[in-house]
Amino acid sequence: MDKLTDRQREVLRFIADHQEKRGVPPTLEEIRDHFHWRAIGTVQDHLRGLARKGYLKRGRGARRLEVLRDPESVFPDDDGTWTPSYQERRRASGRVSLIPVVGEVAAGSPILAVENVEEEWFLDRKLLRGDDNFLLRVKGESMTGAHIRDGDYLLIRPQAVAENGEIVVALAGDEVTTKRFYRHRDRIELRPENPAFDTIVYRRGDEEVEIIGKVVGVLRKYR
Amino acid sequence: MDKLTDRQREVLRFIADHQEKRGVPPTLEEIRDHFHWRAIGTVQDHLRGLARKGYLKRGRGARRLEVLRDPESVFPDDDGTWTPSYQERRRASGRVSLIPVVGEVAAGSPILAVENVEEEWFLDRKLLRGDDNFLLRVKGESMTGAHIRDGDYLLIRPQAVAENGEIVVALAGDEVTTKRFYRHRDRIELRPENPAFDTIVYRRGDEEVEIIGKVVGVLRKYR
DNA sequence: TTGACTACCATATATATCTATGGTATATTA
DNA sequence: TAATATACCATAGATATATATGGTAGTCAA
Repeated sequence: MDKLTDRQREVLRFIADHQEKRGVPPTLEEIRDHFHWRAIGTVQDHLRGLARKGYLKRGRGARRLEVLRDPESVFPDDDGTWTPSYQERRRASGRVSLIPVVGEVAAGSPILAVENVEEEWFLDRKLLRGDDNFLLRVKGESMTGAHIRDGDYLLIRPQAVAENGEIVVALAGDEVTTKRFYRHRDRIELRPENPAFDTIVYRRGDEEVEIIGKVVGVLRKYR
Repeated sequence: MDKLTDRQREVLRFIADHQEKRGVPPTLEEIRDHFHWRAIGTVQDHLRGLARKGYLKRGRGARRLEVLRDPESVFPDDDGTWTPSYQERRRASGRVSLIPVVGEVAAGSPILAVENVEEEWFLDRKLLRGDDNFLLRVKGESMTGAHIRDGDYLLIRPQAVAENGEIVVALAGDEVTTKRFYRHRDRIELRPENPAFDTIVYRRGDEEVEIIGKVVGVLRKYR
């Protein structure tokens, strides 16, 4: 069982992540682009290396990569499978829900949210509030004061109203952002939790502000 | 939300199963062969139908099919409850694990960890790393600089070693704490991420420091 | 009876994707 | 010092895969 080089490990990591997130392995071109290489041959070299060392299985045709062993993620069984007992299966059903990650939300300057299901997470229902919860990936640093980091996943409960001080996801025009919500008589404020960013203020007559939902949870994954 | 024909349902079913079993969506040829058709155009017809009715998303390139809605997976019933289908249960099992919350961990002055299972959470296995992960509830404010708050749940991967800078859960004497880990030639440092707390330094001859595990995730629930 | 949809077949063509080959430069090991 | 492996670049060409187009036949509703 040969050791991997750093670069090979990175490539394997990318393939495993891509498989996990998008549901399909990447093409060679996608790997090349991810690492900002110019030559497809570079990808071939790495794949050959990974296959030779027994970490990757290749097939012919498009997207025919299979991660055999992932140095960073260990599976329960030797063969990479996991066989849940009947009991375990029964316990799981009814206690988890499949929650979609519908895109990114800006914690910083508002960006367009990409509203399509990128991946799905099973979440314990204890974490959920009400129906139709969904997840958004945080992009940006404006809510670090509330301990929400770039890359965190926010669990959102859809609702059109919010209390002052609650953290919400809001739509202004067609831009989505997450901020702390404050409503005054004459205006609505969306306050970041980072002195480097400005509060966004909306007054009557300005463009519409729509609250998409309230942040009811945070998920973070360290690499 | 248009109804599917029987044939369309079968095709969608095949695509979903293929994705689940092989990890990749099928090619049009594979779909054709599965149904013993001779013409690839037949597959195209069905894919068009499924896409038009909103059950399937297509991309350009090979194996770019994504099942959006699976008619066999059940959504909340009228009474608000949720009856998972056999399919959904199958998908869930194997994708979640039951993770125990084994007590509290100090992010502040070390306190005794109460090592008994208080509750259990189902977590998506994408969140886990390796075996025997467990959860600890954070007590204290010393890791707020790393955006870990009082009341958060830490997902721990048991391991006895750690890299410099990683956030770990460590046992010193019989007190458990979470800190950033640094090993130097002559000493081990457990650094908080809050200027109000002091770094804990262990030298040779001092009492033992044992790393219980590494923090691989964070879960937070707002009330 | 016309139109719209389904469910097939058949073939040509475009393009996405992978393979093959050969090059450079730099480490590491024998 | 030669041999080997890594880590990249560049390009030609093969092949896997998808799209476009145009058939036939059956069903169903207007």
